[in-house]
Amino acid sequence: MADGPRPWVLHVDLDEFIAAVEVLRHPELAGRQVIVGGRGDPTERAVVATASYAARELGIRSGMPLRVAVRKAPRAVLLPVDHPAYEEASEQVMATLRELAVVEVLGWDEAFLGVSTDDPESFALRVRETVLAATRLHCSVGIGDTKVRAKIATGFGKPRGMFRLTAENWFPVMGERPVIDLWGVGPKVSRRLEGHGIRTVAELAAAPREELVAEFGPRMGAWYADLGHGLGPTVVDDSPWIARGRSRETTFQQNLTTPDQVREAVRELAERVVEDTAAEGRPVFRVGLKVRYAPFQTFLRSHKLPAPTRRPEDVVQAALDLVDRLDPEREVRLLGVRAELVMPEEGDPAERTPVRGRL
DNA sequence: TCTGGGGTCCTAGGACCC
DNA sequence: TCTGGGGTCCTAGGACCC
Repeated sequence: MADGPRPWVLHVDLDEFIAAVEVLRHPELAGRQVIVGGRGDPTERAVVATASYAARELGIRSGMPLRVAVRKAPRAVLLPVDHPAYEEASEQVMATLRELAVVEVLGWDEAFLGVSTDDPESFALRVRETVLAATRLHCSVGIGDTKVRAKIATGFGKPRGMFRLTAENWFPVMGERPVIDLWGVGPKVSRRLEGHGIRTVAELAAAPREELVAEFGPRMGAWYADLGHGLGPTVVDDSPWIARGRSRETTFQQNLTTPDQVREAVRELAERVVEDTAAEGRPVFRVGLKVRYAPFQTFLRSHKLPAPTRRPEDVVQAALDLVDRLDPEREVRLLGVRAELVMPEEGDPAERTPVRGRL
């Protein structure tokens, strides 16, 4: 048989990306505890964006409140988030990867690569060396026969390594692990699965598909059933990503207490969304308002516009209309305004381009 | 300890129509 | 008078990811 080289999915993930970019411009920080988050002020409401491995040894994790992180790591260097710097580094990385393979960008610091080769480990090594040479950044590579397996494999390769996860070793490696280790299973779904006696990946794989569909609906149920086996999409798609919507949100250092404060804040956010979206020239067809009341309860309200609009004042007005649906008695700690943009929906929705953040 | 800001997609259920 | 079964559109809300 004249089989060609086998197709593989590689998942590339930069090691401690944000912290690593900061160390590149501040070489004296190499090896030190570095925490990046917010405006770099531990007294403000903000969370950790990334911590260096040295800081992670003390238990610092992404998403942890800054003031907690600083308490745990009093000697850590605290830096403000600098989005443009990370975007620039990210583009360099992605451009480097595109010279090697088909690239589907998943986020600032990770991407799928589609390659055909008889020796994926050698290819992965070359990816790591090429990225390091071009950007001075280290990465880890997961090798898989599906996207899910490649993505999960990366975790076993970190840092500065690689791991292969395929149909052959899926159950030996993953079978006894809790379902929450799967990409796309979080705390809520994990708890619901437990209600069906499903705790491990092997148990999920053995569960009747109809039971999962009955619990989670036709799409999610089928998705989880496949997930237990490490099955899922295999095609790496390099078509450019088109945002479905844009949003701007802010957490207030002091909660808002009056309706006027809320209206003013919503107006400001709506104007920012419009401003940042105007250049794209796409009409807005739906406007949403996200509110987090104190202490910590989030609500979303949204409505469809009578007609898609490109007029900034329509978007601002639509956002202000939503304010009337909020509870005036409660203190507001976060507000967000989202503009959803008309998408070119072509053909069968099931055939649509996968988007980043989801398989 | 007290939880950012940017996204995506899915499901349930009400309203309305035939 | 009380009522089916199916479809579409819309909103609310949930969940997850980086």
